[in-house]
Amino acid sequence: MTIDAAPPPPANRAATLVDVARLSGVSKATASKALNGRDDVNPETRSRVLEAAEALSFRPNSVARNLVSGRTGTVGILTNDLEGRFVIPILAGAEDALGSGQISVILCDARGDRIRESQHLATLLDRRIDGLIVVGGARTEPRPSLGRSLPVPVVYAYAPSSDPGDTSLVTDNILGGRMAAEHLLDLGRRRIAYLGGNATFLASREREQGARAAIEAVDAELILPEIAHGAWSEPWGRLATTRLLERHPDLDAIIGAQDGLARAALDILRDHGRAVPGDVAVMGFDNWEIVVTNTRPELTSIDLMLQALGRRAASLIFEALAGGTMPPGVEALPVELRARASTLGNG
Amino acid sequence: MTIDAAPPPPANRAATLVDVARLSGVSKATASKALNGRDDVNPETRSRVLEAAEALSFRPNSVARNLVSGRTGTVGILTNDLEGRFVIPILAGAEDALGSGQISVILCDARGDRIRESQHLATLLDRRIDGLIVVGGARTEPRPSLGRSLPVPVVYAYAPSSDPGDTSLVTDNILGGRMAAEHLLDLGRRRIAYLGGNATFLASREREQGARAAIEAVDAELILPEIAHGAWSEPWGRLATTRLLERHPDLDAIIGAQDGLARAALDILRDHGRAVPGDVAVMGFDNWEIVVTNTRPELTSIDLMLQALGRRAASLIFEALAGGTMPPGVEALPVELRARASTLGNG
DNA sequence: AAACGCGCCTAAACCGATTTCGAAGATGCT
DNA sequence: AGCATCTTCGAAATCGGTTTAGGCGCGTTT
Repeated sequence: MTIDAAPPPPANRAATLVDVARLSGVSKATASKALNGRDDVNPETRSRVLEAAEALSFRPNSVARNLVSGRTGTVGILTNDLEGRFVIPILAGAEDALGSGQISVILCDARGDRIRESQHLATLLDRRIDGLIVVGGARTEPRPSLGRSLPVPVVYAYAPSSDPGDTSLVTDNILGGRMAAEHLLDLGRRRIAYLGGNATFLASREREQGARAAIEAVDAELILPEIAHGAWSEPWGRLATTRLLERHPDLDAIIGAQDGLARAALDILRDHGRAVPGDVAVMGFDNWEIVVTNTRPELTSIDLMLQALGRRAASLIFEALAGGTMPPGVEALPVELRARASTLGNG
Repeated sequence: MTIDAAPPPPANRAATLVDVARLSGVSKATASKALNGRDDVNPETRSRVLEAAEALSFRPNSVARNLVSGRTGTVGILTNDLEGRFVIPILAGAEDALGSGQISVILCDARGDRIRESQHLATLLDRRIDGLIVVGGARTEPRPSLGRSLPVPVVYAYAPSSDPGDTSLVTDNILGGRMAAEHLLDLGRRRIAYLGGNATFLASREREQGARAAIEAVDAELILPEIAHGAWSEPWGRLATTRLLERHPDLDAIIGAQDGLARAALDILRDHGRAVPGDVAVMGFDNWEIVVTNTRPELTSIDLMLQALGRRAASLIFEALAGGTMPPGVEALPVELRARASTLGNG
């Protein structure tokens, strides 16, 4: 308390911990402890420090904090999904599981380029992310593993890793196929067509497999279009539906492997004057808002619950960070059916 | 070179700069300079250091590097666009302008919640991001400014800031409206309807304004539906189109304020047996891949060039970081017309 | 009275890099 | 030889926090 040099105001740069310490007349260490709620600091001192911090509108530099803690409070998301159709809901789920704002997400889009992918991976690791979520693109087939020796917990989401030692999270497409078929069977449909799109897509084959199991279990009929290899596009869906109606005029339900295909089927049925769901019930997969609410009638669909998938991915990483271990293997998450007028009618 | 304690191998933790220095027999300082290509280090020494770094597979900890440099090499993106329809292309554009991998993007979704937005902003600033891009949601009306005193350069993208002192980037919707109308006028159309969706959306009003200017300039007719306030939804688009056809059976073109509305118009025209583009030419806005390539016929649309917008946003931040200054005000970026069969036909 | 415990605080080490500044040695020049 | 210059390297400071080890004052115990 002698005649001391007046503490210079922080000028334009942001206030730092020593500014707070100086203003409240304590040491850096005490200021730090006061701000972090440690218990070996006098309540009166603490409030002086808090006031000073408030006055200087002090915000701790998390870069510095991260350096000593060894944690950065960031999770990387590495994806190839340029359209963002899958990655966005997964991101949203991860974000709220990570406690909004506590942990941040660094999003990297490799755009299907292996080189760019490994570059992104390298910089993510250099940034010392605490965990990594690898989100598959359009396809759900297993993707090459990033390797087992990564220094952070990794979750593969949507498309699993090819290495069974990694932790992968996928949607249960077989279950989805079964649920779709059972829904239609429950409604009394017996001749159900599966509009598969592109059979080279694992997701499409699995959904078919699930549907087939349910249909054959009750001796109903599964109808497939002759045109096996199509695109995931509506033009193909329209063509295939037209052919289906020619060869199987008595079919009473259509499952589109994806909402767009179901929409294509709806369009063709309308052209042919077939009532939906009166003559033919129709449903799709993905429960893509922009499609299902805009069709005539609104489309029943299987929701992939991607947000839940993102949440699960985040909490797996969370547990690993808390000292737990990552369960190896592929975990298939349940999907849910959203029934709308295209199968239920206006009842 | 005396009998020295053997340098302990890095065990399981990641190799650090001192490990490299020790292995190559130099000081931390020299190792750092060698790795960073500074010129006051002997070539022979440098290669010894590089070998050591290679052997230990050393990667510099960028958290530590950031602490001293004061830069983190990260840019925040703050958005309310839950669907990701706008933010994803903007993100993609920003990413490649930022030099793939050199600068990373932290994506935060506030989901329309002001509280969550300011939380996210606070943690982004605590993380010492180098710049911030604020991406507007569905609406393009000016949004509240984050304030002028932010310690980092900020760009508002898609929806501008309400403060003219901020830097905003928007798509030129008036130009878009004019281009759409001129395209149709060039094709000989004279009675052009504008299917505006929801007139409370600035984007819709601006597109209408641009179209009106072009149409009135040549004394052609702009037709508007009676139902002024609709949703941005296809069901509304179908209803409005039906009414339009009743009152204006002679219209020869329809501009949908958005691709979905144009699609709705196509559906109704087909129901009524009107040929597209023979009787009526149709076009939309957004050039949304998933819509425009799936309609019958494929849809002409105005591309908002959001990726270019993202690139521009990133390079503005880049320049500001390099010592430049942010140009205040709103910059409207040009859009582009993608002509397809719904106006051109199969010619 | 010596020993001990406790509450509160600080100096200093630390995280892992970069950067400054000066020293040592080699070389060039007069 | 004497001096300046250049090259090459390292000790130490720095970034902004957290954590540890210990010190001091004071009350309590035996």
